[in-house]
Amino acid sequence: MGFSFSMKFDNLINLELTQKSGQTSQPPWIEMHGKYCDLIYLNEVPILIKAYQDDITSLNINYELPLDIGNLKDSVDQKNTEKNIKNEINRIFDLNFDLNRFYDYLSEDSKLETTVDFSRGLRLFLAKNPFEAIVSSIASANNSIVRWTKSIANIRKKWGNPVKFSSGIFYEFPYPELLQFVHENDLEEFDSLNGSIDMEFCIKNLKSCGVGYRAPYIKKTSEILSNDINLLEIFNMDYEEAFETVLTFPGVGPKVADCILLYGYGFKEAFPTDIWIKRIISYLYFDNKDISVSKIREFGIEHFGEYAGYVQLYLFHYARKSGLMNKLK
DNA sequence: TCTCAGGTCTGCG
DNA sequence: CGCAGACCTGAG
Repeated sequence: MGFSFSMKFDNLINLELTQKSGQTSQPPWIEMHGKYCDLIYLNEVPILIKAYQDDITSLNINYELPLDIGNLKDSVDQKNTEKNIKNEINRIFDLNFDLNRFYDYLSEDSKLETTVDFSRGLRLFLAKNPFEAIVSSIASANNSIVRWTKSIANIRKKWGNPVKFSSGIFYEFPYPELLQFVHENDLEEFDSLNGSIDMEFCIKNLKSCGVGYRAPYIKKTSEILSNDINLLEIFNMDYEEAFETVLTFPGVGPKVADCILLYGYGFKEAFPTDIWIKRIISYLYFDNKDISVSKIREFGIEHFGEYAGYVQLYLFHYARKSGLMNKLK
């Protein structure tokens, strides 16, 4: 059973650009017939969303409820479903952020004003689920975009709860309480099965998802999030405290921490500084001098303030599309 | 065959 | 603190 509605607003969004800019919080949503499809949650009930647009000042949303919703039906407030979906879409695509005001800000800096031409309508793409952002970000370190994207899809398929919709089955991302107990590699899986199957069939382990040596990081971080720190606590912290908190997770260094905070939790003052941002900022602001990543991060946070996260997003995309990246290699 | 990828961890000065 | 080296793995 499908429903649909349209969201019209004063501001703008380029959905395709926002989906495909390679932001490190989650893979793009699944593309089906020109629509971007994924699960969002209303009162912990997964809802299938299909988003597309006809023009840059509106979003069209189709949504489906799970087929075997059964006793969950009571927790879906039919009357308010549409309103609640709008709120969640608003949050995920940061639709309350005034892009035009941001463009005014960019145009005041001659080094930044050209970024707009390559990125008009690009918005922050927040995780529907901060845990997925954490695991994604850990998996992204020293990895290629295609590979970590596949890893996340594999994790969903192997341990995520399958939910049936009339459009097909979609997998949730597993919770830390489950992921903390999965096997790290085929050997560990093999041992636990007491030789009941051959080693070559041991494919339900983290490493088989393609996360490589990050498998123990993901598992230990899941343990911490099951036992010591509640995922939601981080929403209530200030940026500094949140940064220090996620830094304690194995596999999380300063770059991954800022990605988690920006894309997973919406801390816009975060300035994820990877090798590219380091090169871009050095080139634009420091005459191409070799400055450490941590200094670049401090510069970004100080210099761009509340816009740091968006500036990082726009700079990265600009460098990719303008040819600056190739030049800086 | 060989390098490299949106860093982090470890060990050392 | 600041700085090398190692590191899964598959695409090009």
